[in-house]
Amino acid sequence: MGRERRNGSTEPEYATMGDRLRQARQARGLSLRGLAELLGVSPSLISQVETGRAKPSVNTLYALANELRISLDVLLFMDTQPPTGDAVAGEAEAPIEALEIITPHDPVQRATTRTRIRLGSGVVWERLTTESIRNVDFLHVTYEVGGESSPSDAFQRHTGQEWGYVLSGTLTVRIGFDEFLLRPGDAISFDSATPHRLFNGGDTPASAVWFVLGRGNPNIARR
Amino acid sequence: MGRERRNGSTEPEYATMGDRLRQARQARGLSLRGLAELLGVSPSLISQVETGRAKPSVNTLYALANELRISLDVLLFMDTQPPTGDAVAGEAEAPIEALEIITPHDPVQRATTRTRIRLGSGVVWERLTTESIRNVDFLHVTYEVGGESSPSDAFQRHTGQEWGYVLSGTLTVRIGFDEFLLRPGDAISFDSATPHRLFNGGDTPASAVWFVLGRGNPNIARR
DNA sequence: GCATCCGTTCAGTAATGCTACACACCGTGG
DNA sequence: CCACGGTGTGTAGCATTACTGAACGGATGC
Repeated sequence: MGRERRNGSTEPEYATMGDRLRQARQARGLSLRGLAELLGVSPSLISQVETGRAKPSVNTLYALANELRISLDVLLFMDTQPPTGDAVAGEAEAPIEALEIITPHDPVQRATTRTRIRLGSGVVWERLTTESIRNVDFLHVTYEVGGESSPSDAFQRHTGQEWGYVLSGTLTVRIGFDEFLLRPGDAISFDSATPHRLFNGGDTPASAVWFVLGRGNPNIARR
Repeated sequence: MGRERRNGSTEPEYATMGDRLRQARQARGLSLRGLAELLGVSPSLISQVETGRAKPSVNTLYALANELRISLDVLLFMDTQPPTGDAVAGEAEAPIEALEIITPHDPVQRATTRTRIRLGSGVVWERLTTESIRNVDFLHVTYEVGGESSPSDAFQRHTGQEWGYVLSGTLTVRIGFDEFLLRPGDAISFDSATPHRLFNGGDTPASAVWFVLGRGNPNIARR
């Protein structure tokens, strides 16, 4: 007979797993029998799996995940329902919500092979990720002497938040009506919606690591 | 009887899967029988699974992955192409959603006044924000010689994503079954759900700037 | 010696993953 | 009208197998 009860939550929720499988299959435009043929199993099995009436073997589950390009982790471990697409428009000042963030396939960006762009006013951005990622800017920035993020008394203003860490030189950051002089090792974090401006008022180049999350258009509309 | 052959690689490599399971179990200091009791299965089953002689059911595989905190994707898909959905139905693969992020009132954290915690295994975290912020860890980390994020060959696994930039020294980062040696100026970014481990295998202290977004409990449940 | 821990092996069985087949439903068009 | 090709759904039953229990060989250490 069975053993003592297993502890904790040791059984995946086959019902929701089935829902996700069906969703993924339909998203690929596959019919139940079509997918069955691809995997070499019977259509009824897939129906039963998707409706939660049968638990698949590891082999078939693997084949399903492989064919539908769906992660086994999200398939089995995420026990809440999909985000239920609430159509409610967020209010203007809500910081950051509903960001889809993915990390690149190649995790390491070497110092020597960074993609670099020059911003024209003495500022150089170097991407610290191997790919360009939506919603995320992980950057190495260099401000030449006199370099500035925006002309003399114009300010940046956009969606998102940002965090910075000064590596070398000094960097002056103006946020709203406050001005800060950052030296190496100093860090800063602020909401990008408040007008800000960065410039190098020192006599040596300044470099920093910058992380911008959810950067969008200068409008404050958040999606 | 059997059907036509399944196409492609539709069967996980149970042998290497077993190796990884054993590795994960031993990293947790669990004996074969101890783990068996935790899951409510027989020791012999686990032995057979780890040696590749038996294929577990989805239930037991789920329980194993859950107990050992190991990702099913790295477990089954080895390092070929994890099925991390690329264009799957809307929600399936979005790692982080609906994070509420606020920035502290005092934007500047000076290098001299950082809040510091010592992690006990040769690792020091220094917060780069003036306040402790939900969902965001912006950190200066120091790995002393031999310092490591987790014991000998245990791995971290939690929700969220992280980005790192090495300031000085060398830092070895193991993500899944890949190992990277990061030198100053190198950067890395990865999904925290895949088991990872950081240590300083060099002979000088290593320091880095780290950004962790959406860190949560070690379960993969993402809300 | 005996006791306990470790992991391994193996035969036997209770459980179940899977299939085959039939069924209900919906369009299309001969 | 009925036939047809499509969809997904149930069910009976068999062949497969996941799992157990017990016995085994090896290290410990009391």
